[in-house]
Amino acid sequence: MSNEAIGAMDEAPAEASGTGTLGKAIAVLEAVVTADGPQRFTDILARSGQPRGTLYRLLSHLVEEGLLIQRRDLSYEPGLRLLTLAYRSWSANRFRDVAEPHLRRLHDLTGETVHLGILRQTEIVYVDKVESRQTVRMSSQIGKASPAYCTGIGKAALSLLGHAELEHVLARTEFHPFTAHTHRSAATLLAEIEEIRRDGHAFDREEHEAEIRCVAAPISIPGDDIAAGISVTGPAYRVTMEQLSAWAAPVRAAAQAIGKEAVIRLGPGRGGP
Amino acid sequence: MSNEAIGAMDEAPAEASGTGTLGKAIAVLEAVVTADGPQRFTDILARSGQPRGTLYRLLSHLVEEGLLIQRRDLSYEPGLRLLTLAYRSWSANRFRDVAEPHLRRLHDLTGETVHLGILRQTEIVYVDKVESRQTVRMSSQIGKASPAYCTGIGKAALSLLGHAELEHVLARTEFHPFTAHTHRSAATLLAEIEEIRRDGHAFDREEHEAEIRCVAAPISIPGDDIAAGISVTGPAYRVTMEQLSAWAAPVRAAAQAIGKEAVIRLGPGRGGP
DNA sequence: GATAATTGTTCCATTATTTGGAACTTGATT
DNA sequence: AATCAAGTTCCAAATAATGGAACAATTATC
Repeated sequence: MSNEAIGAMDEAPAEASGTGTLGKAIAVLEAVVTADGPQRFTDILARSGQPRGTLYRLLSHLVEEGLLIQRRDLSYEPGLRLLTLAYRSWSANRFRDVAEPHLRRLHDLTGETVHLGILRQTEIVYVDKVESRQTVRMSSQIGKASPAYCTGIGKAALSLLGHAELEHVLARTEFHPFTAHTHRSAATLLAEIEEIRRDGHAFDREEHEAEIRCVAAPISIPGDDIAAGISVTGPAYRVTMEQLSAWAAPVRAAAQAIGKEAVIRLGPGRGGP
Repeated sequence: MSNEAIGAMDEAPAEASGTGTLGKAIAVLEAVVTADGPQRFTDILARSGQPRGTLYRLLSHLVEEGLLIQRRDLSYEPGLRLLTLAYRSWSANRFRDVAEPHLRRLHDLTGETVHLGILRQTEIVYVDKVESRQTVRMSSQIGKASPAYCTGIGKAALSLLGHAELEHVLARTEFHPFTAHTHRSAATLLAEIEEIRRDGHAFDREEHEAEIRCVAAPISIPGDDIAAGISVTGPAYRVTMEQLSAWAAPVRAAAQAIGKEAVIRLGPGRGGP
């Protein structure tokens, strides 16, 4: 009850530190993980703003837990434990499991890259991907987070939100102009979201990355309050807007199918009112 | 200094709790992540052995940090933050980066699956994989950990360790008989490790999984104290021991090349003594 | 080669957080 | 209604985290 109320606070003091010790530890972990190379103590000191003594203990604990590794030259790198935890949580993700055959089918139909993404706060996190003949890797983007307001899946997922939730997300969104076509403000985005609600699908017209277009559809799971979506993405030179429009119907169909199966397999979470 | 000394304690009281608050939080996280489905409060209570009040706060914090998600029916699932953290740490892994083209080349040569693994404690963690025509996924095993003593890469990596380190690892190893060919004790394993040191490569003769064989070579990075290896793996019906022996040379060569490049690119970690 | 500057590590009294038992809701079951 | 189980809240005591400052160990500078 007290946690939910945070959103109602008139002005949070710079995102609040959050969860005491754990929050700080994860913040430090993230600081190291998001950095380019190995980070020396002083680098992290600057990034994290923690006092020396505190940071030192925090890092020691993270190393002890295997979340970080300390090299011989004393610099810190991400540890392998993170990979192991992620592997388990990914391969056990029931939602991804349900969606996968549908993604594959869409890929067979279109020949282009197909994504599954889930909304987290103001971002879309890519959870699965099916791609053309390309060597198997953790795949370019699984786990990657992109802003919701300028991606196909993101806008599709936003269209599922209720008025209050949507407002809350938009209030926290920073409209960064990635390309010439990126939404500059909530106003135009809201108008497009209306369209998306009507059509049942969303386009990304080179809004996040130049020369990249996609068509996406929202996946709604009645009873569960997850907001997700799937998309078919391709380079502008190969994928015209006409082509994308033609794919909209199968994408919508796949999204609906996933939603339906998910309800059955995941079970509605102690249903509605 | 005090941490290093832990290994010297005559008998650790069941692995010790470790790093205070953080350790407990991660333990709870792991309990949820390694479970099959969503876990209810009571399930986790039993698994973790924490008192109710403590566990409740721990879970709240993990949810607040995005490491867990609480569903409508109050059960807990792994959150997306873990995936994002892992994505960043994987894609930024400089070692993997160096190794990748070599893995690919080995795959082209053999047509079989190629793995890159790193030793962590008594286990091998798979960090990259190149596989035959198969749809792109996080790939069956990236992040997976297998016992070192019964896998090709594992034994190869163990052969790099000094006497004391090796003893320490073996003391912590539990010899589980996965197949008819699995090592039953440290004695036979040590003998094989001698051979591996002499030959420069290791075989897995269906020791971990029946019908699966591989040939592996250790990657040593002078100056850095990482123990890793690569392997070529295939089903027994297709890959004979003769075939594996023929691949041993190129596997060794690739491993050496990776080691050399790694020294250059990663920089030796503040050299030797 | 001596001195200064930087970086990493340790210490410890103060402070804030965690702890964990028990009481309390809430919702289902008999 | 009464019983049972699951989840949540409370609070004094115990513990762990805090962070400033002193201390090493390196590396840079003169």
